[in-house]
Amino acid sequence: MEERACCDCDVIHEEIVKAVKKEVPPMEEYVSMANLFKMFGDPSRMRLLHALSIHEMCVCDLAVFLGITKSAVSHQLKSLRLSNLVKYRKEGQVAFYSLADDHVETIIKIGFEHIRE
Amino acid sequence: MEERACCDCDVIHEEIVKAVKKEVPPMEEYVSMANLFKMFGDPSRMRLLHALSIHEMCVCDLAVFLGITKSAVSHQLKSLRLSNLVKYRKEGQVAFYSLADDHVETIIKIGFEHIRE
DNA sequence: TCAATAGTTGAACAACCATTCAACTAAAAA
DNA sequence: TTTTTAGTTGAATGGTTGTTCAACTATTGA
Repeated sequence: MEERACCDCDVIHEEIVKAVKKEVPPMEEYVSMANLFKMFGDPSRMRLLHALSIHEMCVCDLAVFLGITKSAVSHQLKSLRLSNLVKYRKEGQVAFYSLADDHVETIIKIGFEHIRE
Repeated sequence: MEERACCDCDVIHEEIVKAVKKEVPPMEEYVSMANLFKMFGDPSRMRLLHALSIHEMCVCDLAVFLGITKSAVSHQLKSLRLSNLVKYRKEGQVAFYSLADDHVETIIKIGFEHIRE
């Protein structure tokens, strides 16, 4: 007898599904990974991260550079901080943001490789 | 006089902005890169790609494995095909999908590294 | 030829997200 | 102290997107 699953499908190659299921980490890890790569899934944020890989920048500079409001930049930077991708040092009123994770430059590099091949 | 830009900001460090602008590729490249990483920005798609990195799979198997409908899987696979991340071979009615780009495994590996540190 | 099944497609919908606006805090300059 | 400015925050909004459903194609087997 075929085993019915949660959806409208028969399991055609049950052995393969079982084998893969055995090798695969729990769902939460994929949620975390997806949240990481979501940060690279927006052109504006991608440019922001690439800019920071060239030079540290304050919120105003980034706003001018990206052509969006300071508020929008600040919201994006907050997300990036929560994902541990950027950090900042404060000098008076000015917050200088920079990259906080070596993976960021690697990911950007892979991105350029992929689209240019 | 401070130079006014498109938004509510003064350019605080004009030299830096100019220097970074000079080093940076045109917007379209960031759009392409963002579209690439969008594919990794969803837990379900992330699992799908990771599964395919372990073994080729057909649409039905993937649907059972992921716990979503065949239709949903097919939609996802179409996006992934358009991004040149997966390919398939057909055997009768069955379409066996597999990874089409070496970068995929690298990106997944970086993802695991980031969340496990 | 006819029924069953793997896969695709488009419409519909709910959830998510990037941005703006307005109001706020805090530090520097006047 | 008062004003200006860098930055943050929360609500509102328009656009995007992941999923399902229903209808379809195409291949296999009876």
